This record gives sequence, structure tokens and C-alpha cells, in this order.
Amino acid sequence: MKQDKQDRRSQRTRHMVTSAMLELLFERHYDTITIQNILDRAGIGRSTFYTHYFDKEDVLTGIAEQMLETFSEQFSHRNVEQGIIPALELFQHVQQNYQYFQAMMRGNAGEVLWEAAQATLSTSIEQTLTTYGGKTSPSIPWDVTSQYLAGSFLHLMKWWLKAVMPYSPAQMERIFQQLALPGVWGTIEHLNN
Amino acid sequence: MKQDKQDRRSQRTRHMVTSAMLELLFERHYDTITIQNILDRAGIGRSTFYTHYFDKEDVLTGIAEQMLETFSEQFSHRNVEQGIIPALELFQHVQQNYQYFQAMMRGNAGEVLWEAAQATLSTSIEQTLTTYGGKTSPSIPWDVTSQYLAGSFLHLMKWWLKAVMPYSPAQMERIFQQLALPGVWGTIEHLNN
Amino acid sequence: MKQDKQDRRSQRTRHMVTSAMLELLFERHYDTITIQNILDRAGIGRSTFYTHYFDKEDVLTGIAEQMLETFSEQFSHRNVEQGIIPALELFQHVQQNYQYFQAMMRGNAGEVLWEAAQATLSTSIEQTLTTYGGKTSPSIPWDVTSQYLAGSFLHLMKWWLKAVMPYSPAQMERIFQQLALPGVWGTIEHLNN
Amino acid sequence: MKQDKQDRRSQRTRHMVTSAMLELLFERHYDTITIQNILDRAGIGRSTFYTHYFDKEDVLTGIAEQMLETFSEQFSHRNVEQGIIPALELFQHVQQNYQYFQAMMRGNAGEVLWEAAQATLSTSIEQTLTTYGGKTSPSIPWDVTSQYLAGSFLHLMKWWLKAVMPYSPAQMERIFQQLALPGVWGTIEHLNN
DNA sequence: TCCTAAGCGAGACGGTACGTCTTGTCTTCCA
DNA sequence: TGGAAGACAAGACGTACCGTCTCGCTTAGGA
Repeated sequence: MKQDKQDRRSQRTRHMVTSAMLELLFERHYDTITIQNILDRAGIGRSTFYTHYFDKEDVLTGIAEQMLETFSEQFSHRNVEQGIIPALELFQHVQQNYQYFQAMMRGNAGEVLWEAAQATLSTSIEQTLTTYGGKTSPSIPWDVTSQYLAGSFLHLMKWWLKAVMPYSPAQMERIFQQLALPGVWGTIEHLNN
Repeated sequence: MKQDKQDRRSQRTRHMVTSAMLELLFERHYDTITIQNILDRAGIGRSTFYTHYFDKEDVLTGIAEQMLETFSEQFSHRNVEQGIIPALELFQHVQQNYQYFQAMMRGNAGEVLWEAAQATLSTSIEQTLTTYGGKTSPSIPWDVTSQYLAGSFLHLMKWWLKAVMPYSPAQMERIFQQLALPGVWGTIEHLNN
Repeated sequence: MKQDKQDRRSQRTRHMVTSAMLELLFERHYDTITIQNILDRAGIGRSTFYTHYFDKEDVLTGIAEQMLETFSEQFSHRNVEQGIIPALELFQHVQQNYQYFQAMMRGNAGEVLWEAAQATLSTSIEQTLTTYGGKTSPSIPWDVTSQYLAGSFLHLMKWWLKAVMPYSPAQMERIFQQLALPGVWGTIEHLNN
Repeated sequence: MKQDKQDRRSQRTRHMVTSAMLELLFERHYDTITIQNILDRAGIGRSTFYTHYFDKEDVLTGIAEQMLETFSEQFSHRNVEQGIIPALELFQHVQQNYQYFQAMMRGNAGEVLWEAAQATLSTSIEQTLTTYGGKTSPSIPWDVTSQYLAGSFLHLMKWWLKAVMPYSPAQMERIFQQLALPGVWGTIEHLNN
């Protein structure tokens, strides 16, 4: 197939761009990276870049999406006994890929990732809450609770990364459980009463 | 005094730049605003701008600092009975100055504001917790709790603004109290036991 | 050849810049011409300009060099019977390209041209004098005589242009022969005696 | 008189500006000297400068005029036996004030001086020629001869300065007499025949 | 085996924002 | 009241990127 050749070539190009971007992110601030830097590092031409990407942020989005696939899988393959958020698994996953997340933190690069994560996470939580939450309407709307939970979790995660992970994933999970969840249980029990 | 004259002039210039920036932020995305746009709107010269500001973001920082003064005052003039965070007052204040906060939300402009707010808020909370929190060390370090509380509050605030304030400040305060605070009380009571 | 393509493009750009500069020189004073004016007139981008030229004066130098090629050719293709300076031909040439020389006169633009002409002319004269001048050293060093002759000729030319050519090229040649050359013949005959 | 005080002050300011400009001209190229440099060196304010001068070139013109006064005096106080041009005296004068002329040579600063000198010189020569030249009209109009003589003399002077005065004023005068004057005598004798 | 169309590198180009620099005007204060 | 101090509007400068483009080279599939 003709398409195969093109795909193979395209994938090679995209891979080299992605690698170059990550390398550069390890070294310095996202905002100081120019497209020319990426071209030089990836050894590709300017027109080739614009064939595959819309702009510099597009590269970032691609990387962020790839990184978020793990988040999504954690949600689809788990049962509800693990809790509303598979916090432990996520802290562990981030710790294992620390260098990538650390790189994405610098500059405004992280915003893309965090906002995507926020969207994915809050949607998943809302689905879980709606499904298992109870029959009557809660004292606080599910979408507010979801936003709160996702935001709190990610904020804790960001703080943990920025502080160079002073606690273990298990400790972080305990902290999250103690701080963020009681309020949520409260609204649900309040319902059941 | 000679300094007076310069101050008066400087203040005038800074005020015109600030106004121009805010006007422009009402109209469009921060990233699309050029320094030339600001100069034209403010009716000042290029060199004058660079006498007063380092770059475009510096203007934003100035505005953010000004907006945060209210936050700081809320903290210094209150007693602890109002709670760890004067949530109601802050929601009300933001609602009253909705247009400003709305403008700062767009683009990456908000980041500057939110990060400054996060720093101010978490520091204040930590001081309060340390003072009134108890004699022995808590089950969760005060700095983590402070980060969590400040982050949760600001995240809720951001969501509220982005959703064009679907609830009243009073409702938002109740939501915040129910969701975010139980976890904090838990760690403190745990201490006292 | 790859070089061909670049050459073709480069030549086009340089030609458009040159034309734009000349057009502008027809209209107004060199010092009042900004680079942006040239860019607008030539329809090129700022960076393109700086790829090809160092600054505004560089454009002028290029034009001057091109104009001086005729001077140089007049010298290489003539025999010594035409005299030390092919005065008639040069006056005629300048008259035919009056508009260009007129444009170059205004502002400080002309200096570049005249100084280049002075250098070319005096060097050529010195070579001629050295070759045909005689065996023993002259009463006045050849380099001084060359400087004097080139300067006198060009000064006469400048005056003629500035006065909008009140005499014919033939008349100017006669004037130059009568005024400037007798002194030179004197030093040579002095030698031969 | 009140006017006196102002004049004294004005003169003081103008003197300080002139000195500052000359000092700066000794050090570097005219084009690289900014008005601010002059202000700092002269220890005066910006508005004061613009009270006394139109622009930077105006300062130069003032200096040039002052330097040319000697030229003019050489002409008014001499008799015709010294020749059409008091060449020896001028070469001597320039040598004595070498540092000033050297400073004025650099950059485009000299142009102002040379053009003023050209005008003064050619006018004086034309007057002399008209007065003593003869009764009938010459083979070459006096104004052309004047332009030629003044130009030749000044060009020789410029060359001499640029070459750091390789000959004595006396030698330069002899060179000038031998090279430039025979042509002029020719036209006059031609007349007398 | 040759042909041909696509992907690609190289980089020129028009465009535009930037931060710096200088100019000439204007305002304020001081002696 | 004139001059020093210097803020200011104006705008040119040279640099840096961006996104578009044109150009040949390569290369792999179909003729």
C-alpha cells in the first residue's frame, strides 16, 4: 500500500519532532524554545514541520495526549472499590515518569497538560458519582464536586512535583484521602440520611 | 520636592498603561495584544513604556498586585472566627469586580494572578494554622494542608468565574465549607484526641 | 544547479531594492529615506533586506559600484592617445545618465560615489603616468599629481552637474584640458629636459 | 545692562558646547556623537542646547565659521603680489592648527567645513580674477576658473591632511603653483595676446 | 529497468513584534 | 526669569521568529 509508506515516513517525522521537543524541554524553558531549535534538533526541514503540526503548541498537545492515555486507562480498567480516583496508581505513574512531567512543568507548557488532565479527570469523576452516588439529588451538584475533586487532586500533584516529591506515592494518597475526600463523603452521607 | 513631580508624572503614565491594558484585555486575548497596541491606546511613547515596565507581563503583574491588595486586607483585618479563609467576602469581592477578573482570565494572563494569589493565600493560611492549630505536630504537615486549601479554594473560584457565576457568593461559600474544610477539621481533631 | 536558483532570487531582490532606492533618491533627500521606505517600495520584508545588505549605505555603495563600472571600462578599453583621462567620454556618459548622477548628488549620498570615483580615477592615472611618464623621477611625485588630476576633474564634474550642465561635454573637456593639464605637462617636460 | 548678563551667559553656554564638541571630535567619529554626549560633556541641559542651536550640525557650522575667519582675513589683508591664492599662508595655518582640522576631517563633519571653504575661496578668487584679470572676456569664464582653482587647492589640502602632512607647507605651495596655476596663466596670457 | 509522484531538507522570503536608541518638545523646579 | 534636569512622544533601527513558499534531491511503487 502506498499509504503505508507515507504513514511510516510520517510517523518517523512525528517521532523525531516529539523527541526533539522533549529533549529541549529537559534542557530549558518552553517559551525559549523556537521552532528552528526543534528543526535543528530533529534534523528536519521547516516545511516538513508545518506539514505535520499547526504550530509549536500542537507538538505539546500531542505529547500531552500521549501522556494522558495512561490516566484514561487507569479509569477504564479499574473497579469502584479503588475509590473515586485511583490516586495511588496515578501518583506512582507520575513518579515513574518523573522526568517527563518535570519537563512539562516548566514554562507555560504544563498548562496544556494540566487542563487536559483536569477535563479528563473531572468528566470521569462525574460519571462515577452519577452512577454510584445515590438516587436523589445531592446537596451539592455532582459537576461542582467533580471539579473540586479533580482540581484538588491535580493541585496536590503539581505541588508534589514542584517540591521534587518529598513524600512517597502512598503517603500522598493518604494525604489526599484525608484532606479532600471527607467533604465528598459528607455530601453523600447527608443524602443517605 | 522634586521627587513629587516625577512621582506625579510617573503615576499618570503607569495609570494610563494600566487602563489601556485592561481595556485591551476586555476586548481580546492577552497573547494577541502587542506593546504597540498598549502604546497607541495609552497615548504614550515606546521609550516611556520601557522606562516604567520591563515587558508586557510586567504590566500584568502590576495589575495583579493591585488586585491582590484586597485579598491581603481581608486577611489582616479579620478575626479567626470568620474561618481559615474569609471565603464569603472573597467571593463577594470577586463578583463585584467581575469584569476585571473575567478579563484577567483570558489567555495566559490569569496565570500571573492566580499564582500570586496562590502564594499569598497559602502563606496566610499556613500562618493561621500554625497559630491556632494546636501544640503538637499534625498528622499532615501544615504546608501541605495550606497548599491544598488555597488550591481548592482558588480552583473553585476559577471554575465559578469560567461558568459565569451560576451560584451566589453565599452558596459558593457553603459549597466550599462542605467540600474542602471537613478534611482539614479531621486532621486537627485527630490531633486534639 | 542549486546556486542558480539562489542567485536568481537574490538578484531579483537586490534589483528591486536598488530600483526602490533610486526611485526614492529621485524624490527626496537621502537622509530622509528610511529602510522601511525602501522595504515598502521594493515590496520586500525587513529580514530579507538585512540578508542582502548591511545597512542603508550598503545599498548606495552597490549602486555606486555599478555606476563606476563604466568609468573603469573607459580606462581599460582606451589607448593613451586619448589622454591621461578620457574626459570627453566621461562627460558624455554622465550627461546621458544625468538623472542617476543628479539623484546621487543630493544628501550625503554622493560622497560614497565621489570617493569611490576618486580612488578609481587616481589609481588609473597613477598607473598611466608611471608607465608613460618617463624614466627618471619627476619633480612632483606621481601620486600627488594623480590625486590632483583626479580631484580637479571630479570637482569640475560636480560643479557642472550642480549647475545643471551649462556647457556641452566637448566644452567641458576643453576647459579641463586648458586648466588642469598644463601643470602636468610642465612637470613631465621639466623631466625630459 | 541686563542684556549684557544674558549675552555673557549665552556666550558661556555656546563656548562650552563648542569645546565639548571639539573634544568629542578628537576622540571619535562625528556620526557616533549624540546630542546627549554633548550635553553630558558640556554639563548643560537639553533645553538649553536647543535654545542656542538648531541641531547637531549647527554646532559644527559654528565651529567651521570660526575656523574660516582666518581664511577670510588672509584674503582681505593681502595684496595681489602674493598670488591669486595665499597658498603658503594657508598651508602654514592649517599645519599650526592641525589637530582641529584633523578632527573635522573624520566622519561627514568635514563636508560642512570644506563646502564653506569652497564657497569662500571661490568667491574671493573670482573677485580677484575679475579685478586684475584683464579687460576682455577670457577664453574660460571666471566663475569656472574660480571653481577649478578653489577645488584643486582644497582637494590638495585635504589629501595633504589625510596623508598626515608628508611635505612642508613650502613644498605644498610649490606643488600647487606648478600643477594648478599654469592652466590659469594660459587662459590669461591667451587673453593678452 | 525506467518513470513518476510524494515526502523531504534547505532556506529565501514577507511580515511583524521586539527592545534599544536618539531626537526635539515640553514641563517643572531652582538660583 | 533663564537654565538644568529629565520625562516624554515619536519613530527608526537591527534582531529574532514565524508561517509560506519555492526549489531540487531522494525514494519507492507501478509501468
